Amino acid sequence: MQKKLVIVESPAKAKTIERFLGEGYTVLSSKGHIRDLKEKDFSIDLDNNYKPLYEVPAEKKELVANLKKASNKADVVWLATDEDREGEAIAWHLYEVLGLNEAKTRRIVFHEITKTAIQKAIENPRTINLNLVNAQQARRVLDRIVGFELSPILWKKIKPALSAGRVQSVTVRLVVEREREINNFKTEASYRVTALFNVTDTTGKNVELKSELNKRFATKEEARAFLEKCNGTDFVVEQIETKPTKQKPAPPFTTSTLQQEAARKFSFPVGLTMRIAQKLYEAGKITYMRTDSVNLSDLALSTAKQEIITIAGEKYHTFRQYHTKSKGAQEAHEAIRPTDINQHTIEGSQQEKKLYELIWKRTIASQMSDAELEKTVISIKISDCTEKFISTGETIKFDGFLKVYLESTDDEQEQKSKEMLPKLSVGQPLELLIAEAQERFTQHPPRYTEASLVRKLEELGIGRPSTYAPTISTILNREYVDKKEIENPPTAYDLLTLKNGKIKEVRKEDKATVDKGKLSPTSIGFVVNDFLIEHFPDIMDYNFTAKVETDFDEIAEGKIEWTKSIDQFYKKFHPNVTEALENTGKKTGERQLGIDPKSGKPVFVKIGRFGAIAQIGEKSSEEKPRFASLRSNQTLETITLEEALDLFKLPMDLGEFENEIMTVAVGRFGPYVRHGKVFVSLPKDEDPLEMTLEKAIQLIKDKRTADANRQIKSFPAEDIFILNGQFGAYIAHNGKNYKIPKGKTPADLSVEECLQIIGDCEKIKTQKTSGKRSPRKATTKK
DNA sequence: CAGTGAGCGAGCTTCCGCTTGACTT
Repeated sequence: MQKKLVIVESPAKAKTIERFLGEGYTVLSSKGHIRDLKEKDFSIDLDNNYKPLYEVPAEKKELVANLKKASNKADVVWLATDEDREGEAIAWHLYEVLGLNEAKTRRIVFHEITKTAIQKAIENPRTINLNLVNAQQARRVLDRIVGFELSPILWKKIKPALSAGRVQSVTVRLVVEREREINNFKTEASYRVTALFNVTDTTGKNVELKSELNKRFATKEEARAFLEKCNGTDFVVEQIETKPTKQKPAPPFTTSTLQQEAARKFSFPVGLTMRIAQKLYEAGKITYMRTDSVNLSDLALSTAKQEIITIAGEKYHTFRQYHTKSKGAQEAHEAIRPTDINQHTIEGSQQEKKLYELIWKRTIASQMSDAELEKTVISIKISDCTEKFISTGETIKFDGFLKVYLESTDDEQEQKSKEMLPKLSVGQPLELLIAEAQERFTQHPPRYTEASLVRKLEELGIGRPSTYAPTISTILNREYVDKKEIENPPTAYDLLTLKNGKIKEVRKEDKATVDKGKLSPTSIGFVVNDFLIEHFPDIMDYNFTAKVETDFDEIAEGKIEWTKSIDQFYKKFHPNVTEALENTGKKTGERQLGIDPKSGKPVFVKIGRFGAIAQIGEKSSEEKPRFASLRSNQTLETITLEEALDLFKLPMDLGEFENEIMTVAVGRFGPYVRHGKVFVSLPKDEDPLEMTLEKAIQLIKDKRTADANRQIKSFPAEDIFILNGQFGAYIAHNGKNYKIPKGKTPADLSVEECLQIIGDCEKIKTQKTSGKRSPRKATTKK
C-alpha cells in the first residue's frame, strides 16, 4: 500500500485532518515557518541581487528532521499549508528543505476543515505557485531591510536597543499623533437644555415626558434668556413622527473584531484574548483564531440555521453571507466560530467559557433576522420661539438577532435612553415642570486602547491577524507607549434650573474619572517618532504598507520580478539611511523649560542614557549640571518648569528613626522611602514630595509585619527558610529558591525534607541542562 | 532592585509573519 504524508501548518489541524482521511495517511505539521533569514544577521546578499540567506533555526531542527524522515518514507507528499502568501512560502521551504521532487509532491489547499472539503482538495492538487512564493520573499526581505537598517540608526542617534519597523513605527505614530491632538485640544463650553413635562396621554392618564432642546447655547446669558422665555409660556405638541427602522446583526468574528469585542465586553487585553482563543482552538472548540475572513462554511451555515429554528423559530432565521471588506485580507481561513454550533456553552475556565459564549452568540446572531424597531420623535413647539423641544423614543417590534447578541460600541458618550414614549396627539398642550440648562464641555478625542488601535491598524491594512497582539506587546516593551491609568480631574459646571417660575443657578462638579488601559506615548516614543518622520517620511506614511502590497500583488501575478521591485525600493531608501547617519547629530528631544529661579541657570529636559531627564545648568559651564529622572507619568513634551524643578527636591531627608536617617526618593521602580538598608515603595497615590517622617515610619513598620508574615518556618542553622511568595510557598536556601512539590504542606516540612527537596531540584536542574545541550551540540556538528 | 547622565570602546541590541510550547518560587 502507498504511504501518504500530508503536511499542514498547525498540529491541531493535523489531528482533525488525520481523523477525516483515515488509513494510509500520516498528517504532520510544520508549526509555521521552518526556515527564515538568520536571526542576528542582515542575511540579504546585496551584491548578489538581494539573495536571501535562509537557515533552519535551532528550535526547528528536530521537527525538520522528523518531517524529513517521514517524507523519505512516503510515496506521496501533500503540502497542505494555508492558501495565502505565507502558506505558499512555507510549502516551498518544505519542498526545498525536505529535498522533495515534483513527481512525489502535491500542493493542496482548503479553507474549511470538513471531510468533503479535504477529500475534494486531495483530488485536485496543483504545483507550488512560485510567483506567490516570490511575493512572500519580497515581503520578508523588505521588512528585514527596513527593520535592520533603521534600528541601528536609532541606537546611534537616540538610545541603544531601540527598534523600528514597517508596522511598529506607524503604530507608534498613531498613538503619538492622537496624544498631540489631545494636547492641542481646546475644550468649548455650551449649554444643553432639557425639560420635563407633565402631559395627559390618549388614555387620559397623567404622565411625564423628557425632552431636549434642539439647540445648545454658547453662553450662560443666552441660556438664561431662553429659560426666562420658557417661564410661563405655552408648550404644544407640534408633530409626532414614527418610522420603522431595522438593525442588522454584526458579521461573524475575525481576529480583530474578536479582540475588540472581548475588550469592550470583558476588558480583556488583546494578548489575553488570543491566549484563551488558542486554548479553545487546541481543544477543538472553535475554528482557527487568526483569520481576516468573515466567511462561514456551508456546514456552519446549515447547522446555525437548524439551531436558530430550534431555539427561536423559523422567522428568526435569515441566511446571510458576509464578505470581507478589510484591506489586504487574504482569507485563508473561515471566520472564528464554534466548531459545534449545537454547543451553547463549554467546560473550562471562567475566561474560556465567557469567550466561547461570546463567539457562539456572535456566530448565531450573524445568521438571524434583522431586529425591527420603531422610532418615535415628538417635537414640542414653544410659543414665540424658533427652538423646539424634541423627545425621541424607540420600541422593539421584533427582536430578531437581539434575542441573542448585541455588539458593544466604543462610544464613550452616555447612551441616549431608548425608552418608549407615551401616546400623545398633535396640538395638545403640555405643562412644564422643570427646565434645566447645564453647561457641557466638548471632549478631546479618546486615547487608543489596545483593541481600538488594532481596529485602526486593520482599517489601514497594516499588520496581520497573527501580529496584532505581538505588535502591541512590542511597542509596550520598547517603552514607546505606556498603558497606564490617566486621571481626569473633576470638572466644575454651571447649572440653571427653572422650576416653579424661578430660575436658580448653582455650581456643580462632575466626579474625577480614571481612564484605564489607555495608550499614551512616552518621551522616547515622541522623540523616535519625530526622528523617523523627519528622515523617513515614506516609511512612516500610513499608506506605505498599502503601496507595497500592490507591488507584492504584481509579483504574485508574475508581472514583475521580486528582486526588481526590491531594488527599486532599496535604491531610494538606502541613501536616506546614509544621509541620516552622516548628517545628523544626536537626537535628544532637548527642550528648554525656563530658568531656575534659585541658581539663575537654564532648565532643560532631554533623553539621556537611561531615559528622560531634567537638567539644571549647562555642560560647558564651570559647575557641573544637576540631573534628575522624569517620573513615569511625565514626558518631555508636556512637563512644565515647575514640575521639573520639583524633581530636584528629591532625595529628601525626612528625619531620624531608630538612629537612622530616613529619606524619600524616586528610583527605577518608582518613589520609595529608605531607612538604613531597608527600602519601601510608596503606595501608588502617594506623592513623594508630601511624605513626612510619621508616614514613612508607618511604611517601615508595615513592611516589618509583612516580612514577618512572609516567613512560614525557618531553620537558621541550615540557612533554610520557608517563605510565602508571589506564586505560593517556596524554600529559600543559599541565595536560591526551590519549589515545594505538590501534596506537601509547607508548614509541616522538616529540615530533612527541605534538604531532600533542595537536593532533588539540583539534580533535575543539572539533568535538564545537560540533556538539552547534548542534542544541540550533536546537530551543530553535522 | 532602589545610582546612574566624563569619555572611550567592545559587544550587544533590531524586522514581520507563520506557528506552538516551556515556565514562572
